[in-house]
Amino acid sequence: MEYTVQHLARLAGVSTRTLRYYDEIELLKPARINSSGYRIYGQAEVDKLQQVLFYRELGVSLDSIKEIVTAPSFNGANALKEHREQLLDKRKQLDLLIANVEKTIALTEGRITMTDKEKFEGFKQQLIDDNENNYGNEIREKYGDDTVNKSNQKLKNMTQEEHEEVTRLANEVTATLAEAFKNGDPASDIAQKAADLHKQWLSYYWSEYSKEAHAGLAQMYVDDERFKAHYDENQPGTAEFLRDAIHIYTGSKK
Amino acid sequence: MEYTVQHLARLAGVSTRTLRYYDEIELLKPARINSSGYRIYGQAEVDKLQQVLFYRELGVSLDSIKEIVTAPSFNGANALKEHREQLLDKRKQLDLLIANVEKTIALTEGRITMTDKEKFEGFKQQLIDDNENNYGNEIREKYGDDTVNKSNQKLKNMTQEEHEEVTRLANEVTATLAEAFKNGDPASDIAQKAADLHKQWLSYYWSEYSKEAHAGLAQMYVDDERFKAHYDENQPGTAEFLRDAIHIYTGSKK
DNA sequence: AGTACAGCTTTACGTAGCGTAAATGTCAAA
DNA sequence: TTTGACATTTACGCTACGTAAAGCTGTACT
Repeated sequence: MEYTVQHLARLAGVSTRTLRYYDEIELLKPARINSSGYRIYGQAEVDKLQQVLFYRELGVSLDSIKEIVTAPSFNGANALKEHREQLLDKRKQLDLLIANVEKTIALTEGRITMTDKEKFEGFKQQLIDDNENNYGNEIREKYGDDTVNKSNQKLKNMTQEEHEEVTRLANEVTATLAEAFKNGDPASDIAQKAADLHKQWLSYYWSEYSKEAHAGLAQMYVDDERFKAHYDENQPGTAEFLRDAIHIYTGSKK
Repeated sequence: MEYTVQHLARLAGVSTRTLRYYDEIELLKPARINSSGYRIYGQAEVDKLQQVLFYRELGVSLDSIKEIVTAPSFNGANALKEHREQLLDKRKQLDLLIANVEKTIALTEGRITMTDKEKFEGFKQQLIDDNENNYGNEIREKYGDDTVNKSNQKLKNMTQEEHEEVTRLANEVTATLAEAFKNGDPASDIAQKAADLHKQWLSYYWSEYSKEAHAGLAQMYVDDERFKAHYDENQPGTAEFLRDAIHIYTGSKK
């Protein structure tokens, strides 16, 4: 079956503009362009569009959808879990807003006269609170919010077995790393095995693994005192060692 | 006290860009511009900015804020109540989204293999449902969504006394209108009194009264069968009569 | 006086996801 | 052949600003 924009649009219940837009942003390209310049979609495109719309219905951004439906290595379930966290955050904020609005309505209805100054005072306090809630941002700004963000909020969503496996992996990383540190060569087999274990461990937290992000995280272990302290706990220098091993593992220039 | 952009921005905790933007959209203009073209704000502007930011914190759009803080006739409490309804709607949708996302996560985790087709089926159903939920839109499209929208959802938020008053007014409108209809002149004093009562009644539902909207609503009473049936219940022709009276009252060309 | 630097100005592009023209080419039916 | 339905690309509009860029003003220091 082949479809023109209009046909596909009607079939899927979207506008033709939407299909052209998806073409433009390379989310969904037509199978071919005919001699008149018309977009022609085939069965594969229909199926892909179904997927796209499915995720769109869940409120996922088109950018994320692109990753989900195009990158085969992408962990869709993890992406959805992240998305859920975002939605829950949104709802929390909404609830706060609603509470504030209702408070205000109650105030005006109760004829409690509140001067603008007073309003502003409360509002300023709120602003300050907001700022303080954002306090954790410095690190995020430094290493890209995703790096920190994604990992932090993931733990809660693991199943029992996943949690056990991830704990086991973490211990194995530590043990292997300590062993590798003894010979002092980050390029050694055992050090590389530690890097590989570290990658496996990471994969439980990240929805998409990339060498760049892995290498960046390794550098962060050295730069951030708290992480550094954790890895250096038994042997000072371990954080740097791990970084070097990971950088070799990921093929980063040293 | 006089402030430059920077000073006011720091005082209120916003960016200078924000202040320039508010100037641009005529939400908050500086008190004056000095000889060098600098924006100079005075005490009145500080106070107004406080109000603006207050409503902004509640998630009100700048457009609505403009109406609230500039139009003295504007009913701020009603506006807030509308806003609350919107927020509650948003939360409902969010909850639906979250439920769907969780369902999907559960499915993928439970290893229940769901073909894309099947996913799409459910999704299509959802689309249809959504469309059906939007069924009431024809009238809204015809008369501007606000006209219908705002009035429908307002009842729930009235206090006991407000409800009584609004019921009394509605009855008075009906009685006065019936009386006026007897002499058949929509320009007569009594017909104009009916129009005025109708306006008072309306004011309980609308956050901002305008002659145009009032006249439009009157026309709608004639065009929409349900409304027409309601007004014509005892005397056919009453809907048209009311429309004419209101059009004269609001000064619309006949 | 010269200069550095902070602070002000306007202009304008970018953001997400399309809606909505406008101007113009293509195809099948009457 | 004309009409009307459908296709194309280009481009502005929407929200609430962030973020340069390019240039003028005001104050302090040498």
